[in-house]
Amino acid sequence: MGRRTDIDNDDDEQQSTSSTTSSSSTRLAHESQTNPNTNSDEDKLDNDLLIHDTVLPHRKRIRRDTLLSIQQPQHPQQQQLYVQHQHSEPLTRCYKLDDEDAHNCNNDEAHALNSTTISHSNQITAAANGLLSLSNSLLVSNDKLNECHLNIPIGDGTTISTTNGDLTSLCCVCQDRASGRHYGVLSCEGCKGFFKRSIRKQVLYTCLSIKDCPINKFMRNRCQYCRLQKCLQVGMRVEAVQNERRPYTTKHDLLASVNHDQHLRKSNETIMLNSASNDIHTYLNNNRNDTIRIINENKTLHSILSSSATSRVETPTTPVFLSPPSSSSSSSLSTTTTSLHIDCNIKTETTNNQNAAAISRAFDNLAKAALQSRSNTNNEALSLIQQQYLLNEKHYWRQVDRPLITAESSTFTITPPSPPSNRDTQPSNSFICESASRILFQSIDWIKSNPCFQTLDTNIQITLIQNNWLAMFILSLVQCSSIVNLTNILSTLLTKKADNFDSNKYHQLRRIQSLLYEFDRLQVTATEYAYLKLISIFNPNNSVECMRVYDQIDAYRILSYKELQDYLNDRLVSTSFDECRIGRILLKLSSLPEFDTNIIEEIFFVGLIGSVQIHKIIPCILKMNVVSTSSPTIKCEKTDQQSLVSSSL
Amino acid sequence: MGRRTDIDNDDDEQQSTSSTTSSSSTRLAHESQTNPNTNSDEDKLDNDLLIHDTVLPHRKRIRRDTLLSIQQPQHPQQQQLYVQHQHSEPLTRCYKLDDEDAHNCNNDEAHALNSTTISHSNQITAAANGLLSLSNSLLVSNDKLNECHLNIPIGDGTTISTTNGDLTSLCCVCQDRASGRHYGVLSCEGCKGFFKRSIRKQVLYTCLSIKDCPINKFMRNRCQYCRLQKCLQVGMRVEAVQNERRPYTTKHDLLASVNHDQHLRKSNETIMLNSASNDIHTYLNNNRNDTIRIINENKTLHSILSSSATSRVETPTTPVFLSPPSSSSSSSLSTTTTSLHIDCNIKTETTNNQNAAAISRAFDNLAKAALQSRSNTNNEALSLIQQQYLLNEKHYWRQVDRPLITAESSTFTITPPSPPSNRDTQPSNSFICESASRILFQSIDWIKSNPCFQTLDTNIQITLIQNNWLAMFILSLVQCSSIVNLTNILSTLLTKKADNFDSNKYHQLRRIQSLLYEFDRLQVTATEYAYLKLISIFNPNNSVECMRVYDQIDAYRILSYKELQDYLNDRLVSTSFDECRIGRILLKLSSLPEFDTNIIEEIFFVGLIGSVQIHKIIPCILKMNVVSTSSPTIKCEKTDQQSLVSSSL
DNA sequence: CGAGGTCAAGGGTCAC
DNA sequence: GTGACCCTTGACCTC
Ligand SMILES: [Zn+2]
Ligand SMILES: [Zn+2]
Ligand SMILES: [Zn+2]
Ligand SMILES: [Zn+2]
Repeated sequence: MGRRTDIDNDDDEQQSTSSTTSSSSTRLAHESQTNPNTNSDEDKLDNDLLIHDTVLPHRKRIRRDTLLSIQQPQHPQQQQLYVQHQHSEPLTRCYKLDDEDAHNCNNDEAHALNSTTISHSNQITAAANGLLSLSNSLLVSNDKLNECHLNIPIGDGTTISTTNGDLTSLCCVCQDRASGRHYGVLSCEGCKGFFKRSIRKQVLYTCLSIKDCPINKFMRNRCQYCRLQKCLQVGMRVEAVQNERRPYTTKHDLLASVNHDQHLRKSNETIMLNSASNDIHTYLNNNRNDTIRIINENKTLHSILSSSATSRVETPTTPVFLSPPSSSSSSSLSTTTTSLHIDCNIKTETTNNQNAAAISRAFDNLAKAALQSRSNTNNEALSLIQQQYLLNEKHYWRQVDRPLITAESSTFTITPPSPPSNRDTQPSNSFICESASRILFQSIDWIKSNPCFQTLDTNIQITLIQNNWLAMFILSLVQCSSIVNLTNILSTLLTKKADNFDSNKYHQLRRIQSLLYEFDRLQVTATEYAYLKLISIFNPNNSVECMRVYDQIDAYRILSYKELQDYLNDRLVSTSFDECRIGRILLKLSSLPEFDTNIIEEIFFVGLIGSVQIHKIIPCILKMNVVSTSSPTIKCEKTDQQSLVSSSL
Repeated sequence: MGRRTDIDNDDDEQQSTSSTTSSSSTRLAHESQTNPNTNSDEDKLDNDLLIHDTVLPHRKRIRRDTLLSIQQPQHPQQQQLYVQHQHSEPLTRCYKLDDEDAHNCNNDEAHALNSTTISHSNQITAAANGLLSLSNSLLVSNDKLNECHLNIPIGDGTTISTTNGDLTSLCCVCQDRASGRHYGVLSCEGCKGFFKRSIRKQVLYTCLSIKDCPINKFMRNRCQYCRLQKCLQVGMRVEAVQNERRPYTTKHDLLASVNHDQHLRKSNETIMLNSASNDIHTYLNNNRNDTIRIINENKTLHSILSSSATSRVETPTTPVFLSPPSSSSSSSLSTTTTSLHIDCNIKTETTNNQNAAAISRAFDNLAKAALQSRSNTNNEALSLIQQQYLLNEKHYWRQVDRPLITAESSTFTITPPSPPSNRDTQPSNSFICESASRILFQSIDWIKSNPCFQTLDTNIQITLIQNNWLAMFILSLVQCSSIVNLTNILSTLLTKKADNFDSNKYHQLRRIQSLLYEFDRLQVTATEYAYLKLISIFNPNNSVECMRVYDQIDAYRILSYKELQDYLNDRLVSTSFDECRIGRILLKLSSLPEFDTNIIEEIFFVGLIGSVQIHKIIPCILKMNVVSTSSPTIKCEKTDQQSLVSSSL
């Protein structure tokens, strides 16, 4: 209840914690005149000064030296000093702002300066400019006010006192009356709630203008994008937003508990769906550009914007994620998206030379911008660019069911071909090819049935598998080494190859051998294999088609990594407290690109499906019916698939 | 302002009278030394569950590592015990229920058993089985540890118990750091407050799920019902919650009313005690029955424990990490203690904090780990192999100076060739080649001067560079992108290549562009680049020559990884608490093998050193004099080297 | 040490 | 979706 007094007196009665009613009134009284709790308050102050100085933001910068330096004999002055100190922020003390009129501005200023300090004064949007100039002017006036203090007794103005007490604090985002510090920033209830909702739901906003919409008490709701941007600019901390206080639900189920909840969730989902399927790239690019723009100076900003605008005009096939179609509203979204899709399809079919050039230019611009932003931030605080990046990532994370790998989906096995491999007999060539094919098909089926993978468009799925099937296949091969007796296979192949020595084949086989040894030694579990495969498949590089969903795929990749990390953290006991295991395992991945598609195809697949390039049959495989990954009938189905594929080629 | 003024007045009076109370002066002094540089960021960590304990500098409680290191010299035996407790807390609990040393473990166990007993989830069996098998696997060590306890007289019981209470204890409800015993159970401040509020207000909570919500540090606020259930399960005593007291009075007005107050409070308490045990609603009573049974009836507890003890004896599996005995320890300790001691040394030899945190985290999640260990029942075998592997690795780690990367060695820069790259002019071909060459030579010089790298034989060094120079070069190239204006170079090259379209070259350049963008976006630091280069170079694969030192190179690679991990852990604040950063960065490495040596050579090196394969000139470069990596004369030396090389070929 | 209390800053709700 | 309003949490403190 005491807390309430800080904000609004009328709030006090709401407290169900009740305590003694006398206490509330007592406290109210003490607030207004001379508190009976003076002692405890003093103590609190002391403690704040000393220990959790850092925890209580609004008092945090009261340091001993500061106190000493500003201690003055005059009482009114001290009063001022106290107020100032209590409310002023880090930078304030440097200026010795003893002004109560300005102390809220001090707060604002402090935040503005803080954030600009972090990003090195370069995040100068129009709004930030306003803040800065405001604070600059306040700096000047602070001195004057300070003088005024000496001359003018402060207690006179009622405005001042009210202002000072609680009401002067203005929201750093919209200049509305602040209700306290929220997420690290003095802010109003509205901005607090808005920020929380934005972060929680990971909704991606779009600015209908040019991302410099003014944010104030009256216009703050005109543009969510710019409002969120402002929130981040003034330093609201994403990580301060906690989880929903609701039982964990794997995804969007179980919300039936509350009707209201369901309603909320439903609308949320539709929003997410919209943004997810239509608008992401657009937003992302806006966002990215925007971030850069914020961090860079105006000059850079203009050049970047103009250059990207130019390139957009020049090349209508510019990858979507770089084109800033800021005019997209919910109604115009569909059109944009449609054209984008068409664009994509065309891209796939025709030569991508032009597109590629555009992409290069895009990267060029991006890198240029990022570079400059980096050189501008000489300290290592990544702040805004990183935060936005992480935000985007989390948005994508929200779209998928967690965990990516469950107990069932982690299992991976095949039924070996009929002549069960024997440790003593040399496997026949057909056995090898048959096994390899089953492993490959099973792998593709496995990834195909992964819910996260399924969130991607079909053509993206195809592209991802086409580009990364080899890594997944190698992983599955090693994983199934005991089933197919891979050791035996490898030595057989190696002796065979040794006859007509093919250096390339030899090295590829040796690499597999080496991998097998390493994975065996690490005793990689099924879950780890599963995550490794996910990471391998969610490779955003190497394909023009994937560019427009680059960030999404990258987010999935990192999410797979993160879940693997969590999984390993939970299994520390089982891994002899090997903190480096994730590194060990991950670094094995880096040798997977060393495998050569053609050679592996020749070694493992020529015998069965002929000299057909695997990536060409990927679409066929994907179009087939999904078969249960754990079904014992996989074998037959696989065989069917294989014959199907073989016949279709 | 009015009330603030009053407060300020009081406060200032106290301050200006130079701290009438001794406590304030003490605090001031304390603050000045304890809190020299807290910043606003850290304050927020407070609320951040993840970082919470480790980062906060201002907490009063002494951390376990601190105390541990302090105690180490004075009480070696205690330290042993303590370490043992720290590392095997949940295992020990089964035995020393009445042991003061183990009282926290006791609670842990109670909690674990209770939850398995009471939870209606179908996971019960799995959980129980997992726990049981886990404890079975660790049984032998438990016995031995138990003996240790019995054998070693603990004269300084208070110290130990204190130590245990403050250091090793986890909240029995949520596994957060406990602040002491509250309502009869070792618990954290949060659970303490929650229990108190719940009992006081006698509110009825409802579970929105099925009353089996997991309660841990991160999810404890998701379901109040389940949290209270857990509190009662672990034995928090409802009757220990007293009635509300009146707010603390000030020092000034208390004298007159002290006696009266105390009298009142006393009577209130007795009344409330009675009502507390009577008034609790049905739910609480039901649960309290459970609680009482489990906590108070020693018979039940003992039977549970003895049953688990029996099964323990049946399984002789010795966990590996406790097995390696050695002869180096104080003779007064039992053998078991000795081996334990050694084990602990191994575990904590590198970074105490890291390992301690990881280990406690591991034990935090013990139950979860056991749950998730699914089909991996052969974890003991894994431990054996792993342990040997890790031991071997650590052997290599000891041979090198740590850290691998220092502040100086992390710096990497080149002097760009004479026509300083301009952002507007196209770089000439010679400029490009010259820049690339300098970057390559500088990189080789850099790795050559790395102490860890130097521990390898020269021919191994040569082989490593020959096999992995490309990755290192690409990394350096991206790192120096701003110096040589790589963006410009790439766009120039891309336009040039576009004329006579070479798909391969094009894709390689595109990959570089993409990498540049990604690294810039990640704002990779010099230190991170340095470690990435080390990891790239210490690649044990791909060469027969390296096979005989495979493990050593692999150990170096993992060591580089580990130090990078540590580095990033220290920089969590600067990376927006991005826990996945190591993954992000590491996964970039996996695209480096995609670069083709021949193409990169053709793009970047043909112009200057002709069509000579880089790996052939590596030995020449390595044989040259080591030049200072940060010398401004590098350019000349490089040029010399280059001409030397060119002429020698 | 373990009861108590405090209150900034999290959370959620629900008219609008 | 917004935000005024209220409840809850938990680190820090006193007794
Ligand atoms: Zn606001
Ligand atoms: Zn806007
Ligand atoms: Zn707790
Ligand atoms: Zn629940």
